Amino acid sequence: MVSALLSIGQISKRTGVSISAIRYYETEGLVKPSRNAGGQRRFRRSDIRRLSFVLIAQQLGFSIGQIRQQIRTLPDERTPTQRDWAKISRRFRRELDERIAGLTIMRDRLDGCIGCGCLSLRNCALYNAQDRASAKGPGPRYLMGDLPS
Amino acid sequence: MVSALLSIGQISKRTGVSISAIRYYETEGLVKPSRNAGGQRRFRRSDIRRLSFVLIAQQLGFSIGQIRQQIRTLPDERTPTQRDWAKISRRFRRELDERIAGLTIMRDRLDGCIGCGCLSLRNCALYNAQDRASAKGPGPRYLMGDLPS
DNA sequence: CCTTGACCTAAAGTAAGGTTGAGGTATTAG
DNA sequence: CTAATACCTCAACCTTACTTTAGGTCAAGG
Repeated sequence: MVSALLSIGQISKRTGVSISAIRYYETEGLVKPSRNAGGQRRFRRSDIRRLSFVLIAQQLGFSIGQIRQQIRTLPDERTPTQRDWAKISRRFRRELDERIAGLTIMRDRLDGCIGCGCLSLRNCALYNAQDRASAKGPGPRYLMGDLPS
Repeated sequence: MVSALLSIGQISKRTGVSISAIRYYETEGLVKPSRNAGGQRRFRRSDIRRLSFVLIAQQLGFSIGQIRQQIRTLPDERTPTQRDWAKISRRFRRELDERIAGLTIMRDRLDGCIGCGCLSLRNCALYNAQDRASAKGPGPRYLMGDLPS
């Protein structure tokens, strides 16, 4: 019988996410299925979208933690609307834009390096890439400080 | 005294790569320092460039294995020339180009999705993203087959 | 009623890319 | 010469994102 709620097996088949991964996502707070009398998970249809979102976000390179941040902005009780998802899509778009811009900068710098073959010398522009790529954390700050004699 | 060869501590300071990471990279075949009489590692100056290369490649998202593939093309005995590095830079440039192109496709698809808010519906273009993003492996192929009623 | 298949939990295992710690040796400054 | 660093190896541990295994329960068909 086809009920309004889905078992874990059914939602796994519909989303392509493995059963074990879905259980893991629950521990990570990415989905919050209810339980039936026997303790089995029951998913809403809107969870299909949630899980597809997780899949897409991962392909875009987001970590579980980052995805959780985004998903938290969804309403917990009512089924998310298109507007709810659209807001998230826009955030993603901005992220992608930044990522593309970053890679483009990298590529252009690399172009400058092809001629000189420097890649590791103190005057190579790629050295500064760290400023952009890993803004947080200490990282190798002293890369530039030491002149090879 | 400043010799032609560098200790692990010296090369760590010059490259910003931690000592433990350098040792790890040796086990992974990314650097091959010689040893002095007492068994301590001695690095050539050109290893500074090698390690910087590893750092840069990782920022570009390459795995240790992929980096090893690239580094293998360097001469083992003579110090790599600018031409040797330039060849690698060009391969990187191609990779970056592909990566940028892929993300741009993603972004354009996402644009199409913002309007409809679909993101997980069977007609969402992002579903096909998997074709490009994970060409290898089975993956969730049946994502599209099942119409939510 | 009984079997089969789907489901449950908790714990351990996996791979990548390292870091940390213990116990011991080398090198170098004074 | 001696103490303080720096270095050595090996093994264990860490994080992320899961999968696998073991041992047991639930649900549906015949």
